[in-house]
Amino acid sequence: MDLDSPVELPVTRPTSRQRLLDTAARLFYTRGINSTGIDVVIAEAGVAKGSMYHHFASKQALVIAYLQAQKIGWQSSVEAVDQPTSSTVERIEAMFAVLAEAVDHGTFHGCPFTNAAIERPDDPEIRELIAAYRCTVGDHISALLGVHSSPNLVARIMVLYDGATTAAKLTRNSREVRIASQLAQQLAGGTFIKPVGAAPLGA
Amino acid sequence: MDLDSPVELPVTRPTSRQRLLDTAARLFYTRGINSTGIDVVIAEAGVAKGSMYHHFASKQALVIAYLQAQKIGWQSSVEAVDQPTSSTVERIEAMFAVLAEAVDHGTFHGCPFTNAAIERPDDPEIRELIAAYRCTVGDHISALLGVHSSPNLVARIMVLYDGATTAAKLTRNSREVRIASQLAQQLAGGTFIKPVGAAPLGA
DNA sequence: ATCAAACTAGACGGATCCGTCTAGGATTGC
DNA sequence: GCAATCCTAGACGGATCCGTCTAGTTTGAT
Repeated sequence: MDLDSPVELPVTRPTSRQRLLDTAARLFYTRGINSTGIDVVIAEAGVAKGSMYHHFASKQALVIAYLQAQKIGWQSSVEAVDQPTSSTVERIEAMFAVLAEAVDHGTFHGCPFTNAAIERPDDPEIRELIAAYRCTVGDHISALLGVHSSPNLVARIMVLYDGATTAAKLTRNSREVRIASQLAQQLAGGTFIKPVGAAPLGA
Repeated sequence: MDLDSPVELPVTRPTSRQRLLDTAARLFYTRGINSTGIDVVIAEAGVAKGSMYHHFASKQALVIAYLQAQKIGWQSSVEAVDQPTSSTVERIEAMFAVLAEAVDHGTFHGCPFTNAAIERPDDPEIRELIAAYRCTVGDHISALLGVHSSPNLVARIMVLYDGATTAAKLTRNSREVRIASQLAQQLAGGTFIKPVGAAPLGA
């Protein structure tokens, strides 16, 4: 080795910890958490097993770190397309458009948090992360709605978002995402008329 | 043994095949498919391993049979509460009420088909069963809507149903189910006004 | 009564899993 | 020069997994 490279080949390689996280994210997300062994992760990351257990105490710790990174990733991806000067309806549309594009590109494999909840039904750490993630989503939707925000309207749009992700996962088609998006836009736009005498729902 | 029982104790025991299916359904549904080993299933069903592989060629075959049974189970549970003489809105409400009750009773652990899709992402047999199940759900919704049924309205209500099941799985609370139900009822009741100039969505 | 089918209990192989461990190599700061 | 830290490769144990197999028992139809 040490041939004739005055410049380091890929400039600099990501740290082994980062390679582990990236590889784990890709494999956990596309193949599932339980179906992905530690040995495959370290092999594809090009990291020794000892290093892996130096950075992460267990597979569980790697799973938690993966989900934490997914939350950050979701936040930045929706904030990247958000234009605070646009109308509420346009901003809602943009949030769903991120999802629709991922579906159309074949890179969407379900909500990572829903997937984790199903693969690890009774894991308390994962349940906490999911609650935190749903708070983040709710806060974002609430911000999009601005002064017209209400807990109930946020909840309605979130259940549409849940439906969009699930239907997209099952059908691999963005049609349901667009349907949910249109519905959410109509809700946010106030083009919805409550039935006469309808009682307010919940708090 | 052979004490003094003129009547057989539990009258008659279900066949071993049925016990396997019942046990597999309970364990696959509550603990997950990949986390449930064959050894646990046969132990809890009280069936020898050889008998299990006599009735089902593989664990995969047992999973398929489990999902087929779940489809039948969903159909009968929604048809059991359906009153064809009631209004469309009431019948939609009844369909979601089945889900809400399961959530409140703590017996709901997600849509079995969604769970299977996530645990076995690329299984073609499961993908086919899911498509068939979604057809069944769509047909039922279409029947509830009667003459007012349209592919788009069915799709909107189905995405709300998807959202209700997913949100219920994640929050273990029936609040989101009721929110989705109310929204679906309003859609079915026609209390929705399309925004001016909105183009028809899809086919 | 006899034969075939369905059942029992459980050992077994081969694979995979997670996590620990040894034995060193490379890089860094002092 | 030297020690600490991070890294490598890979063996290893103990557990669990799926599926096969042996060997013998029960059941039911003819």
